[in-house]
Amino acid sequence: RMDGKEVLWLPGTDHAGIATQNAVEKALKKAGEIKHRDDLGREALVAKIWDWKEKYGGIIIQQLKKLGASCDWSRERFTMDPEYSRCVQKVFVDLYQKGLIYRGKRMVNWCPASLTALSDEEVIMKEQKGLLYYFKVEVAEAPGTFLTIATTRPETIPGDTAVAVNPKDPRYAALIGQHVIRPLPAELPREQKLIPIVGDEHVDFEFGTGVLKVTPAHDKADFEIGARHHLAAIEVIDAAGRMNDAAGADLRGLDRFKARKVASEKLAELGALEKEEPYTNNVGFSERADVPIEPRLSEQWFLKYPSTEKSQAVVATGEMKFHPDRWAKVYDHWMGGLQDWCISRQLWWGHRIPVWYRNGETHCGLEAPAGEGWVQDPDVLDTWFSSWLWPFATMGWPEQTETLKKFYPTTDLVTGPDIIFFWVARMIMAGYEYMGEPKFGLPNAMPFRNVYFTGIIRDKQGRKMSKSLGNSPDPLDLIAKYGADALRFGVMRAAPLGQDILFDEQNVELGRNFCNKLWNACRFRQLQGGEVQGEINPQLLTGDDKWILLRLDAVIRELNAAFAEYKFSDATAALYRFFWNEYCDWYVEASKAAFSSPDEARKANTLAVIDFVLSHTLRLFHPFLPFITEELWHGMGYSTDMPEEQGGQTIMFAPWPKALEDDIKEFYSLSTEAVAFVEARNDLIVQGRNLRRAGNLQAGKKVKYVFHPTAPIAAHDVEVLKLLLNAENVEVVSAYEPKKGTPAVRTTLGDLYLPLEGLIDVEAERARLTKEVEKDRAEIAKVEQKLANPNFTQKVPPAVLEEHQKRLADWQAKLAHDQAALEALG
RNA sequence: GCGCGCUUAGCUCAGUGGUAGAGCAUUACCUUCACACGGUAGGGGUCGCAGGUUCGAAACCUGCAGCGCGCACCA
Repeated sequence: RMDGKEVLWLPGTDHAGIATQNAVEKALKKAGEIKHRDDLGREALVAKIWDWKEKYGGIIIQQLKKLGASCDWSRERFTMDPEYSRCVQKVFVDLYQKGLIYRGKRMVNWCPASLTALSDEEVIMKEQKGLLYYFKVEVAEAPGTFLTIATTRPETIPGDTAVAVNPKDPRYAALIGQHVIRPLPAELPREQKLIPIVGDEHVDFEFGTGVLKVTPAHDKADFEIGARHHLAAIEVIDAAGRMNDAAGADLRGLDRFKARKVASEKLAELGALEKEEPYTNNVGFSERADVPIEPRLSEQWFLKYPSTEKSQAVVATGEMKFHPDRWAKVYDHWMGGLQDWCISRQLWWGHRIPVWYRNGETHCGLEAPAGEGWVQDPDVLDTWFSSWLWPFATMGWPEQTETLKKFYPTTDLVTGPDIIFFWVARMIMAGYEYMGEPKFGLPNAMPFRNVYFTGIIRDKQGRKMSKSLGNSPDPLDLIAKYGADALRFGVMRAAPLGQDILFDEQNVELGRNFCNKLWNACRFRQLQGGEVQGEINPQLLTGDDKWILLRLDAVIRELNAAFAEYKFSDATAALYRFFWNEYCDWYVEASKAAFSSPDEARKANTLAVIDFVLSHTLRLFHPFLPFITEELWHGMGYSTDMPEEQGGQTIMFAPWPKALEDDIKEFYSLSTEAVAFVEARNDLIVQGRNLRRAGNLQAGKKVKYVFHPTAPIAAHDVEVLKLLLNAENVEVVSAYEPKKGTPAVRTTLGDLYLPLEGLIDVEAERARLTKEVEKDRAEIAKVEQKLANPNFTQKVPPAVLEEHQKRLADWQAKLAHDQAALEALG
C-alpha cells in the first residue's frame, strides 16, 4: 500500500513472478473482472499486468526514487531473463534426451477455484467440520448381503472402481474377488454398476467399517491402490471443481461441495444411506488461494533426479559441510527416499516447457520444429527447476567463462533450512550433472563447499514472521528508530548457530546501546587530542597497555575461531565483551591515570596504544557494524595513512586484523606475567570498592584508602588505584595497625584498608562477613570432599589435581582473613 | 506413523566431562569532565524427571514427561 492506494509490486522473474501472477489474479477477482484464472489466459494476463504498471507504476517509481533506488521499467526487463531461460530449456532438453523426463498421470493437489469466494460449504470445510457418511452396497454374487462403507466424500461414488478390504480381515476376506453394486450414478444399468472387491493391505481394520471405497481419480491413496490392482480411473470432478457427465444425471454440473449434499440425499432416497456422523476433516487448504485442495488425477511432467548417488555421498562423507551439521541427517534421509519430481505447473508465469505437439507427434527441443501446426505445451516449469541451476547458469554456462571458472564451486551457500529439499539438494544434483570435472577441470563438481543454515526469526509467540499475520516488524522502522548497525548487531548477537530466534526489539536496543558506547569511546580518544599515534614505544608500556594488547590478541583469535565454525553469535559476544567489559570498563578508565599525569611521553604512548586498539577494533567490528565503523574509521583519521586499496578509501578494504605474532609479543614484552599483576590489581580494586558497603557509603563519595603492599608498587599504579577506587587518596604504607573494626581486604598484592573513623555500620559489616565466612566454608568443604576421595586424587589428571589444591588454599586463606576481620569487629 | 529439535536465572538464550554464564528485567547507590543508550556493587538457578556410565555429569548413555518443527497419512 502506498499513498493509501493498493498497488502492485511488479517484479521481474521466477519466484517473484509467481507472486505477481497470484497478486494480479487476486486483485482482478476482487475487482470482479474475472472469476477464475482460466477466464484470463496467458497473453491477457501479461497485458493486464502491463496495464496496471501504466496505471500504478508511477507511484512505485516515485517511492523507489525516494529510497534512492534506480528502476528500470523497460519491457525487456519485465520478462524472464532470456539467457537464463535458455539454460533452463537446454537442461530440460538434455534430461529429456537422457530419458529422465517423462510424462505421467499422477495425483496432484489441485486448486479448483482459486479465485472464487468461499462457499458456505467451503467454510465448513475450512473449519474441518465434516460428516462421515455410512452407506451400504449389495454384494452382487450374494443378493441380500450388504457391505457398509464410511466416506466423507459421497460425491465421488460415481468415480469408484472398486471397494477394498484388508485381506487379513476375517469379516471380509472371503468376499475378495466378488463384486458390489455401486449405487451412483443411479441411472446406469446394473452391469455397469458392478465393481470388484479387492484385497489391499493399505485398508485399516479399525477405521470406519473396514471397507474402503476406491476412487483412483480423486484420491492419492486410492490412486495407488488402483495402480496395484489395475483399476480404471474415472474422473467425475473437472478442473473447475464441478461434477462432470460421468458423475451422472443427479450430480452433473454441480459444485463439488453442493454435489456432496445431493449425493447423500440420493443415497437416502435409494435407501442406501445408513447414518451420518460428525467428523473432523483434515483437508489441505491452498495457502495462496485459501480454498480446499482437490486431489486430482492429472497429466504432468516428471523428472527422475540425476546424479543422486554422488549428491548423497558428498554430504554423508563430510566433503561438503552443513552448518549446523544436524541438517546433513535431514538431507540424507530425504535423499534416501527420493520420489520423482513433478516439474510442470499450470501457471501463466514461468519458463515454458520446450515441448511441441502436432497430431499426436511430440517434439522436445529449443525451438519449435519446422512446419505448420506445432503447438507448445501450455505448462510452465516449477520455479525450482530454474533455481536449481543458479550456481552456474548465472555465470555464462555452458560456455567456460572466466567468471564461471573463478566462482564455481563457491565456498559458502547461506540459506534457510526450510528449502534444503527445494533448493539445496537440487543445486547439488544439478551441479554434479552439469558441472562435472572432465569438462571444466574442476577439483570437484559440487556447487559449494559449505552450506550455512540461518535460523528463522519468529515473533515473541514463536510464530513465523508472515505477511498475513502481520507480525513482522518493518526493518525500515527499526532502522529509523535504532540504526541499521544496531539491527544487524542485535539480531546476529541473539541468533546462535542453527537455532530459530524469537524476535525481540530489546536485542536491537542492545545493538543501539553498543553503537553508542563505541561512538563515545572513540570520542574519548579524540578529546585527548593529538594526531594519530603510529609508534608504540615498548619501553613506556604500562601493565594496563600490555594487558589490553593481549586481550586484543585474544579476541582476534576468538573471532577467527568463531568464524571458522560459523558461530556468528559467539563472534558478536566476544566483541561485545572485549570492547565493553575489557577495553571501556578497565583500560579506558585506567588510561585516565596517564592522561592526568604530566608525563607527556607516557600520554603519547597511551594514545598510540589506544589508536592501535581502536583501529583494530573498528576493523573487527566492521562486518557487524558496517556504517558506524566506516564513519569512525575516517573520523578518527585511521584511513589517512593507509594506501587507497588497503583502507585509505574505505574500511572495507582495510586488512583483517591478525592475531599478534610471537615476535611482536616479545618486542612489547607481552608475557602472561606482565598481565598477572594487572589482573591482581583489578581484583584488588573490585574488593576495595566492595569495602564501601561496610560504611554504607554513597558511590560518589570520595574516601581515603590505606594500602599495605606485599611488594613495591609503582606510583602510576597507585594513581590507577586511586582513580578506579574513586578515592580521595590511597596512602601506601610499609606497616599499618588498623583500628579495631576497620574494613579490610587481603589480596595477593597486599592489604587494603578503608579507615572509616567510626562511620562503619558494624552490624551490616558483621552480617556481610558472616555470609562470606559461610560461603568460604561451603567452598572449602566442596573441594575438601573431592580431595579426600582417593579415587579422585589417583585418577584425575595432575593439572586438575593441582588446580583443586590451589583452590582449596585460596579459599582457606580467604576464610582466615574473613574470620580475622569478623573478630576485629569486636 | 517416520525423522529432527528443545527443556539452564523472572524473560530470551549461550554453555559437549573439572568452581553455573550473558543480555534484558530487578535492588541499592551515583548525574564523577567518553557515554544515564551510562557507572559501581548486589540479589536471583536442586541446569524438565528417573535411572546409568565416571573419581567427577548441566554436558555422555537409557527411559519418561512436556513443548515445537518437518515429512507421510488422514475412507
